[in-house]
Amino acid sequence: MTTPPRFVEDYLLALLAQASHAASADFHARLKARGVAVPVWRVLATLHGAAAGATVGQLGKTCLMQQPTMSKLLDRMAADGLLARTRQGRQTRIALTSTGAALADSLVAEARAHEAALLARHAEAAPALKALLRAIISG
Amino acid sequence: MTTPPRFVEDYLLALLAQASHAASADFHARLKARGVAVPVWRVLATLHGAAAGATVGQLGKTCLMQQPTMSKLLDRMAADGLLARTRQGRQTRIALTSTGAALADSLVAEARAHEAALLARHAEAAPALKALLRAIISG
DNA sequence: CGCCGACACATGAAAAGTCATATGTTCACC
DNA sequence: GGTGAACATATGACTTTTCATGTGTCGGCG
Repeated sequence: MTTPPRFVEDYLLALLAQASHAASADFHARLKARGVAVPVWRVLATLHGAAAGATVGQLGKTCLMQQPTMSKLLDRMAADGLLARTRQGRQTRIALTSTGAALADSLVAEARAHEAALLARHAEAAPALKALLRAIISG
Repeated sequence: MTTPPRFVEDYLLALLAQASHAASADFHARLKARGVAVPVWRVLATLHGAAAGATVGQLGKTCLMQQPTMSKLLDRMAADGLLARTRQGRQTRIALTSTGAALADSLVAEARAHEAALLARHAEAAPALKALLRAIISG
């Protein structure tokens, strides 16, 4: 008799979380090797190529962090010289410094290479997967 | 002219993380309404229907938490009467108390209902999606 | 104009997570 | 059987996140 499938092994939200975690694991290891924390990387990636910068709120949403967490992360990144704040009315615009932009460029290149390798291992299904993930994200 | 696609908007790892986050959002809200933190839920879900319990290490892996984090989470859950530890040689076996099992049952039922609704919205693609996620998880 | 509610962000105290390491256990090998 | 390496978990110092709330700004409306 086969063991009945345990709930957690077929639960969609668990599969999503585990897939996300597993897929990111080795890239995250490379980040750590370079001394870059995951939240820092997310901000850099989000700001990469965003000429006009972004607001704290926008960064929070796309990086999946709460607003106070983001504020404090930005404190540290500013202290490290990666970005600068500019108050604009009631919102704060965040822009990378040249140091931050250089780091972002370098990491984005590495991420792209890593992604390409991952996609190659699921070549047929990849476009459909991305589309499906987008659908889920859109609700 | 269309804006060039920003890196982060087409990056697979970001899509996975965002999809996972978005898909979980309203269930997590229900957990919060019941006063249950997400890591607590994950442990309950993992232990649900695991007659023999699990070890700290196993829980850490399936719940995507590091071992010291798990140890301390288990401290709190034990203090709340949700589970009990039993040292077995060099490992510690974790089993739900009846209180914990009742809570787990209730939450798992709610999670199944929530998942069913989500799957219904992506009926055709769901099996393929799960298969793909499993492939990613397996590396 | 002046006021009030909504908004965007910052901050302080408390909780949770992380990193390094300590403790206790098993296993292989001599 | 004793010793040392690998394992499984626990714990302590420190960092990050969270929750609640504070501060400053815009918007509409009397």
